[in-house]
Amino acid sequence: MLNEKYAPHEIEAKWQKYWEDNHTFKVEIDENKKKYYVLEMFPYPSGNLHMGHVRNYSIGDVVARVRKMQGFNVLHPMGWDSFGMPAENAAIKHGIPPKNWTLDNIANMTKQQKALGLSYDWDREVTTCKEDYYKWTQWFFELFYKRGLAVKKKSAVNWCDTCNTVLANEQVIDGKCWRCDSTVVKKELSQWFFKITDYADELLQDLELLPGWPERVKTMQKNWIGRSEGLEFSFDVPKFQEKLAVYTTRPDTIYGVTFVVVPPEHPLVEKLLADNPNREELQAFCDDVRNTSDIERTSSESEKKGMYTGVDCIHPLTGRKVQIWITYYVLYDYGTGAVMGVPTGDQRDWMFATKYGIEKIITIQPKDQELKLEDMTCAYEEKDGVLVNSAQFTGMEMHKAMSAIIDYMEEQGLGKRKVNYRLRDWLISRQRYWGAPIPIIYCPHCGEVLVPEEQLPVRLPEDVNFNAGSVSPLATSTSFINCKCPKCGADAKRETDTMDTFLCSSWYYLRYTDPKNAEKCFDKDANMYWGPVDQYIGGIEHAILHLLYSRFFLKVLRDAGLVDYDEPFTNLLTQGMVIKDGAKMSKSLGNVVSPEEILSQYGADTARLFILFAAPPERELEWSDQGVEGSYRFLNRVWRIVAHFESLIEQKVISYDAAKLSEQDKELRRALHSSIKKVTEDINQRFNFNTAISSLMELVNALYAYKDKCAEPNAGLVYEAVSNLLKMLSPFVPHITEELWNKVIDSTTSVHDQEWPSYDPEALKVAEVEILLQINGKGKGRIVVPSESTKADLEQLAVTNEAIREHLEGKKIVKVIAVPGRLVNVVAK
RNA sequence: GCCGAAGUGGCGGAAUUGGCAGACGCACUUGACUCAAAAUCAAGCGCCCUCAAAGCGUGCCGGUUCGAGUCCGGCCUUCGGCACCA
Repeated sequence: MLNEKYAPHEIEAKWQKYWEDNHTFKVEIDENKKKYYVLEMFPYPSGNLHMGHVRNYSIGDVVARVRKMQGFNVLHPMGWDSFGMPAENAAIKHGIPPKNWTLDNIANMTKQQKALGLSYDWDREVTTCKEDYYKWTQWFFELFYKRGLAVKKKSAVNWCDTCNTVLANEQVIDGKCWRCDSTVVKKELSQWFFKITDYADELLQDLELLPGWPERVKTMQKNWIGRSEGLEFSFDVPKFQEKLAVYTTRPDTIYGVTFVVVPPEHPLVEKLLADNPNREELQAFCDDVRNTSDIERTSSESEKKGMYTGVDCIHPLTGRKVQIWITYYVLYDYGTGAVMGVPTGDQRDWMFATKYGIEKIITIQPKDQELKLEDMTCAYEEKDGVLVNSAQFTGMEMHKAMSAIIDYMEEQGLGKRKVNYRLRDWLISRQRYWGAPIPIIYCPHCGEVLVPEEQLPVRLPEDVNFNAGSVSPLATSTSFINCKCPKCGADAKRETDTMDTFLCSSWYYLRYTDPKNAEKCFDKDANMYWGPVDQYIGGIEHAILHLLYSRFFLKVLRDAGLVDYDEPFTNLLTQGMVIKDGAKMSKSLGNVVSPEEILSQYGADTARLFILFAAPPERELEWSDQGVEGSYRFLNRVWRIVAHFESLIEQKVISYDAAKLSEQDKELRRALHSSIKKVTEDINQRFNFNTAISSLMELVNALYAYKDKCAEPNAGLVYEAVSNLLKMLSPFVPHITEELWNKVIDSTTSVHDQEWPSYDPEALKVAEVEILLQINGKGKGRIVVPSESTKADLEQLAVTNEAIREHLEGKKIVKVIAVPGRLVNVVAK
């Protein structure tokens, strides 16, 4: 017997315990079943879940539960991205060891996740800060190292003074640190890099293998990789018997080059300054540039300042003298670090040349118009044009000239075709404690040596000083740094940097397929069964960071023979943010709604239902307390209608004669089956849970209408309607449906083990339909016709209809258009 | 500047293939029940209009079509990403 009142807390606690005790969501490989791998981005254990997490997991849980009901063997795991700065900051501030802080947070957040009733296989939980995980992160570092993809090199890197560590390019947002928002500066340091640029082309190409990814994520990755094709060639610098190489995507403007610019960091600058009569002035300028912040240097707004060196180079095609200038608007780590200047072809060059009075030569002009320098106020940057003043290429269309000039330069041995990328190598070392130590040993005799595999993991020591300043805290542990060289046995020192946490998270989805393996990172067969991830769900903020790194990682693992597919995540859903009062929830705005609050007030089912109903998953979700109330109201309505029919259902009449149904029966049956159709399609085809839920609300409304109108309800039909309603609702609100199923439908089975319902197309049919009558596209009346009426029937009915005839008086019928089941439009003049 | 997404009632949002714009829910109004309130149930709810009829209505202007929220052309606005990448 059902309780009279819906009591969410009682039933939620009961079923959560039951699921946990019975390992309800444990999965194993089953070759007889098709697999489905659904994954939500694993969280950083900050201490508490926020609404964004709740949304993320609710979406994933619906997908997992529906796929399971549809017969798939579903892998749905959860874990912890648990290395990183906040744990270390807690240690500095409160003296709590990072490990304790992290594990406490994990315990608390696990409790919160469990309170949401999520269908995770908790036996597969992975935690990146645990030895059995980071051992393999280190093992992957060694794999990359052996493949020449992990290298230590000296270069200008991004440095965050607040975090006291270097950052990857992807972690610098608008010149600021992605984590703490402080301004990032450049520092010349020797650091570990992963050579992601080796895979630039494939990372770009393979985006085409991902039709299941949002367009905007793919575009962001495309922009980030930034491929461009062009020409690399050199100018002779006779004074030093040197060559100065430049890269251009506009070889068609090559005859218009009148100057070349180099940044102060360019290797040639030292020679340019050596015995220069203007040496002091030039040196002062270079120093000034070096003191300018990176943001200012790369701001497109700032003035294009420069200084002529007095040294010239020789144009390889014309033999003319070309001035060499020092400026800071050139990026020294892109292309060759020097750029040719064509004032008439590039607006920046135009402004620079105008400012300093450098010669301008027109080499491209419109097809049907001659350009004159004295009339020009800016560079000619149109997409079409014809070459002039360009020797044998004069008169050629500019796009043809691009390849013709490259071909010519290649033939003459003067230059070569070149592809460049904006993508830079991934800087993976960090001067922090709470990360996986880089498994490298520095030996005075052997140099850089990998820690032998059998000695992994290189464990994080606990005797460290967290306030060591600009060196990694690991450097303060003598027990850690001092070791023997694995090759020669001499006294040696360990690398004291740790790895970027994005490296730990670049392979976690692979570990879930075989999480306890002590011998290998994962078993290839297990991975072949489960991988790749069929549906990945997470925030858009990882569009380039995590999602690019993971793709790169997988490609390297594939090349090493560890996996046999090309892309880690077949389908990607980027959920929208949860906002309140039009803004992102934040402590400073005071508009945070904590999941715990909602759970304790209404329970998990209400929270899940609201969050899935309020907006489609990709869009922003405006939090509404009243909306939550509405979802709670709906669950109460479900409870009461099932309670109302309880005694009828208990008769266990589970079938009925479809031919002997009353009008009300048929209406309910139609509502049920069209609801099955709609919910199934909304979930399968587009993850529109909001409309799926609204359709289920309509079904509940139909049950209420049936209750009121029907004096003698059909027991079999009611059984069918209620049991299917519970099945369809179960992925969204797993607790209430399990309780109702257990108490009313069948106490020996679980609603979550049921097969997803299918609809009977016959049940959708109606005998009569209402047809709209239009004249010239405007509605003039309605008629009720048999639903199988043909076009001809409808046309006939329309022109003989009285209301229509009235409106048509004095007019002539030009055309009649009939759309069966919908409308008839009479076109008249 | 380049790239991407989006503009629909008081609000969140629906309309999937060009076919009755506003499903479902929230808020609101009225009524029933109640001594009263809450809960629940019933009805209403785009704008204009006292009511009705008519008219208007999916960011703006234009086009295609019997018919446009949906397709095409041109704009505007908002949000997001990239941005001196030669």
